[in-house]
Amino acid sequence: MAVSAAFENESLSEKVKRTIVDRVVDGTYPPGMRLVELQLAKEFGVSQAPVREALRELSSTRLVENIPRRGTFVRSASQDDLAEVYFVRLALEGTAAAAAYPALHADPAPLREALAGMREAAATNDAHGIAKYSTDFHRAVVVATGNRLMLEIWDSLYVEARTMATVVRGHVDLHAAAEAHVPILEAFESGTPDLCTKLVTEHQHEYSILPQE
Amino acid sequence: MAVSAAFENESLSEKVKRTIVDRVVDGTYPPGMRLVELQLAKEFGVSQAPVREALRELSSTRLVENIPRRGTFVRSASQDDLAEVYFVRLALEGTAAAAAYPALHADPAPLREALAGMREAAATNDAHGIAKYSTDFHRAVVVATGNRLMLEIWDSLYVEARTMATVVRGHVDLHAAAEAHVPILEAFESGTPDLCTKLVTEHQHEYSILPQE
DNA sequence: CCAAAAGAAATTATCGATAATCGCTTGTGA
DNA sequence: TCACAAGCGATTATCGATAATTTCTTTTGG
Repeated sequence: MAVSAAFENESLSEKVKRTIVDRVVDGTYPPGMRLVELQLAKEFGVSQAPVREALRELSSTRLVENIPRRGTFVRSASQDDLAEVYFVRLALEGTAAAAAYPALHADPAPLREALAGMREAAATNDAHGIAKYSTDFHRAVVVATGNRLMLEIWDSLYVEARTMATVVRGHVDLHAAAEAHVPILEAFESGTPDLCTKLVTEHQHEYSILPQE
Repeated sequence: MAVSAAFENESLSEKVKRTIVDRVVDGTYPPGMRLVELQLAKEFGVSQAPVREALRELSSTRLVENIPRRGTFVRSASQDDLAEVYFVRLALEGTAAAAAYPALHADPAPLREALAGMREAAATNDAHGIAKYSTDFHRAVVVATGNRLMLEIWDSLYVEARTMATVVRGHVDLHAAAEAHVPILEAFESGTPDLCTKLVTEHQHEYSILPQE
């Protein structure tokens, strides 16, 4: 068998999609690699159609790049690309923070839980865990705005995958990464909307230069 | 013949896509309408594949909604949806404005040209023209950041189509709409980055409540 | 007369095959 | 030797047909 089998009643193209995402994230399909539709189809034991559909969808989320009549390639997350992602995150999360203030001020549980997760992960030196919970933390801010469109766009940035790559490869101090979120949580608990925007923006900025070290 | 014939060497699915966009925007396919793949294929004189591909792509840009195994429907641009779009524009353009300042301060030509276009359109009572050039104006700010990712996301918001719908249907004063952009242009010419952000944000906010009248 | 079930019609998802196009290799003439 | 064109293999784009599912209609039993 080829594609992962979980989620029985999802469509073939969705299974294929998940499989491709996994392989791009774990490096099986390295950046720049050409993904040939019929080749993947054969590999997964399906026809061209679902593979093509999966690739097109991943193209719209920018995990791969599709060039008409030429092919599909795994996006190489170049330094420039990463910088662009961070800048968009800065725009989205910064604006989201102020809008999310009322909801998160009333109930900061999502942030607290994510922070707890990060601390536990840091304690066990679990880089993947840090990536996951850090993503949860930032995502929670966007979720709290109630803006589904913004959340969709934010999700399409593949923050978790990128964070994972950064944390796993990089020499990031896990404890420091976790604690860096504390001021943001405190701002939501006892600060102002503007302060939240400011801290989120600064936090983002810090990380945006981290990978260049 | 069915699909528009311009752009000779674009793919069938792209032609189909443009045709569907046009018909959604001009109301031929009203909100909520179900778009049946084989039906459209017959109408356009193509097979199911390019239609399906076009619909999937439009789904990723939220112009239509795809429900697995159930079909594709024209999104009803509800008040909530529009508000979400405006909020995201606010986030993107507001942040973009400050980053675009150096480039547009050095050369504000794109903004000036768009403004000139708007004025001419207003003079001839051309609502479509206003929509187009207003879009150009705001897009120029995002372009000037040099961030391709942000531009892609901005484009996916279908600002022009929405502006068109608002202006054409609504009772918008075209002259006022054009002149509303002057302070922004002036801020880029002789103001500060922060002022640009402020004005763009306010401008956005004004428009965000316009459609509710 | 109504609710659930069976059957029919419509539509999406997938397949296998073919047409159109691209990039590379090979051959040609200056 | 090199620019360029023809030919070739690989791959994407599109087609027409079929399988799988959903939705609509009709039937059945209470």
